[in-house]
Amino acid sequence: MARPSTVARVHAAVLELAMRRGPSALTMEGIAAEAGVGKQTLYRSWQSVPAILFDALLARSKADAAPTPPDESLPERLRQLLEAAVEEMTTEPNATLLRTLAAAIQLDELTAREYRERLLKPQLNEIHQLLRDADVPFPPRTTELLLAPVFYRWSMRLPPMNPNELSLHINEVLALTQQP
Amino acid sequence: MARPSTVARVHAAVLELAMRRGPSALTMEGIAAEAGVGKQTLYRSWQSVPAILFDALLARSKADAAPTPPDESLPERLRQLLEAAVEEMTTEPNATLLRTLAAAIQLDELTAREYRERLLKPQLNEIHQLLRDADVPFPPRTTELLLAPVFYRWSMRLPPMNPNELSLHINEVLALTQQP
DNA sequence: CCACAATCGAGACGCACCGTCTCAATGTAG
DNA sequence: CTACATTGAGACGGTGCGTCTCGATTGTGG
Repeated sequence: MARPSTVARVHAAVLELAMRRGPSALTMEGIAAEAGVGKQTLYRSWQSVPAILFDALLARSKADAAPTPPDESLPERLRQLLEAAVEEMTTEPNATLLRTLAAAIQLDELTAREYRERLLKPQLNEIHQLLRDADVPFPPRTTELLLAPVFYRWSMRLPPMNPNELSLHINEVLALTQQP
Repeated sequence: MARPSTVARVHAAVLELAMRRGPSALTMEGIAAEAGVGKQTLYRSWQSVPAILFDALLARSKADAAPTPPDESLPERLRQLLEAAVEEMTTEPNATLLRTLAAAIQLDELTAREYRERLLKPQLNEIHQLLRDADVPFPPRTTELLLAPVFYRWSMRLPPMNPNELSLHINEVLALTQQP
């Protein structure tokens, strides 16, 4: 619908604004000005700021190719995955985009649905895939139990888990697998 | 600082607007108009919308006296506590106030701090107290592990845990207590 | 190579809310 | 009763919203 160069400039503008001027700069007017694009062009391709942010984040995550994990133990692979997630949530410009989206999903159910489908579900699937690859039985809530405390801390702006805490957490949750 | 009747009218206005018109009606202008109060009076006592919402929520929670829990088992007491928390997070007008605050803490660290101190910490303390009363040893992360998935689901607007899921969840987390 | 239609950047428009301010009316205290 | 502080009301300039109208820039078919 929009020219490829327009999409690229809009994505770049969003990252630039997030990095340099924070969440309050992520407005339709601000993005249009930074990208050198008319507001109408923006509205033609996206119906809101969150819609732009989803696209910018996903384009960015596709650009960074996922480094193929070496064959470590399951807990270690999970630790690397969750640590990467923490890194992504706390490093600019991603952090500002994700905070802005997290705010938006509290105020709008449709944005929440899009968040779950496009950002949360792939994250959960990665964890789920690791568990299935490891050929150990696990209860259905394991994936949620692994991710929820990480997300909880980020959401409350508490200090994130460090590698040691992550290892401990993962081992605790995996221990539930062998419970009666 | 403000007249008691003014505070009461502001709190009532906030609840009324949350119930009838949703999060987007919770503006300084809207609250002032609904309460029949000048904007300057509002700014004299609170420096932002979130500040008003904290006060309104806490005034409300003090009004509803906590029903003294009967002496049930620990898991059952925890279940009642978490179920009450879910109820409070999903029932209007509290739900709209809490969503508005959850959005604000993503965009402002100071609001996040106030949220942790005035709403989150008391919640965690209640759980912690129940655990200490029960004279069973528990690792330091138990409280967080109990609450995080509940909060995670609410935050992502996923279906909340029902009483059965809550019981299962609590038993799983408590089982970690007896682990090596 | 050109003419035509679609798309574009730019920004004006009316609206809502922001935070600050003035002011007459209301309330309080001496 | 008077003198003073606080109040409700709303005007003010600023900013972003979403819609709209423009010429100017595209890229396409003849």
